[in-house]
Amino acid sequence: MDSKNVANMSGAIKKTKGRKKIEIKKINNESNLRVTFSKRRSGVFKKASELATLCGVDIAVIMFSPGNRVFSFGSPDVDSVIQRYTAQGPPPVLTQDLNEAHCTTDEGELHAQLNCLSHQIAMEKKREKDLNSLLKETQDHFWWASPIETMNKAQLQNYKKMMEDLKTRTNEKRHKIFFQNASTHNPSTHEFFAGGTSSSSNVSDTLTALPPSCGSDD
Amino acid sequence: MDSKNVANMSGAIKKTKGRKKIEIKKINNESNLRVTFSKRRSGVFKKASELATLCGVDIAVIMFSPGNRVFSFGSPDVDSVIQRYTAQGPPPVLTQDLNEAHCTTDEGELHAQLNCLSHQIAMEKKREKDLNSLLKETQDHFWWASPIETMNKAQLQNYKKMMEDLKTRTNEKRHKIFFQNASTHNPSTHEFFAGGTSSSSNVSDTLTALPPSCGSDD
DNA sequence: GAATCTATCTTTAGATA
DNA sequence: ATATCTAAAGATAGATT
Repeated sequence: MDSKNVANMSGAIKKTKGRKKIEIKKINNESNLRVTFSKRRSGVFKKASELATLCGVDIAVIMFSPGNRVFSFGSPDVDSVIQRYTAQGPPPVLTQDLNEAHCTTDEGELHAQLNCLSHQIAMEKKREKDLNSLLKETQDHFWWASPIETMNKAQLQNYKKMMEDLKTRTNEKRHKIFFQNASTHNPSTHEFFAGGTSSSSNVSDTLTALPPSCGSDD
Repeated sequence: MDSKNVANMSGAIKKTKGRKKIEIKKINNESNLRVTFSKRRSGVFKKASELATLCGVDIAVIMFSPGNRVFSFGSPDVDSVIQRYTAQGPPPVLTQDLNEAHCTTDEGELHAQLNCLSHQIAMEKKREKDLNSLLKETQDHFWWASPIETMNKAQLQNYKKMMEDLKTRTNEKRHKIFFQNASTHNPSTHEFFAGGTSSSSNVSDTLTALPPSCGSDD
């Protein structure tokens, strides 16, 4: 009654089912892309959810669809994970051994290192952004009261300078690490440096793709 | 010379390989948990990376290990995705048809709806937090100048009230939607409402786990 | 164009080195 | 613990409805 052992009543035997070996390249066919995005999006969210439950960890996944809609998953919720991420670590600027990081030629390890840098940069950027908006608000409401303005501007410029310096050193390090890594893993596996669209912070606008994994489990 | 058709030289035939059907529950065995976290973490990052490449979308994954270390993946980078997420949409508070969302009894659809709400709430919380700290700074530096203080406090209280109201309505709606959904999907599959640790915003501290997917593709 | 099916590919739990 | 192996479970590309 119900379909199951189908053999296409119409005569022709069609056995063209099953998936084709996929290659991880940008899908060009628009409708295929839509379908794939939808399917894989659920896949990622499910995996994230399972990880959260199995290991009792907090996790957030945020993505923007081709149509530029936002999709996200968070356990316990996206916002709290972002806040934890953003608040991570003490304010004082990074003083890490950028020149002595031990390159174990292991992907995970490298990603950890790279991401630690990325994370610290993110913190700096956010902090500067916060300072900026605070300053603007302050100026807005208290323009008539204002010797402080100058001082804050000086602070901001200081920050900016530190960021530029940091960016330079980070890029050098990234280059070095990635180069060393290049010979030890299959390039066709998955591209972590797919970067593009940099955000336009007025501080580090040439700092683009910085990729995965931070820290190492204890 | 190389192993392949092994049959355990020592006599006993051991064929205990392959995986067991997993159930998505918190792993108690510490070392198993570690291994699983590590394996699945890579899995999630890989899936995210593939999705980013295949569909050309921006995506960020942030998680905290059992040992409380942060791991993340971002394309093009975590920070820019977070910024986009945080900046999403116009400030004016949500005026959606919370009472008319069409419940297709489909998981994905429900998650999308739920997460839209979650997202909007997150934005509100962030905005209020920003206002709070700005106010604090302002008061700090301009305590001597201050008729504005009162006004801002009033605004904040207004926000707070709106948030409380929103929270109530959202919880009701969530309950309703989830209840309708409960009869149509296997409960043992994966728990999206694994919530706990709410972030301690002074506004909505009983709003805990709000889960996956926001918006719908265009 | 979304839901379902299924053959095939991919991930991974458990074992083992 | 770290790495590899294996078989079974799970994800999914393409077809079909």
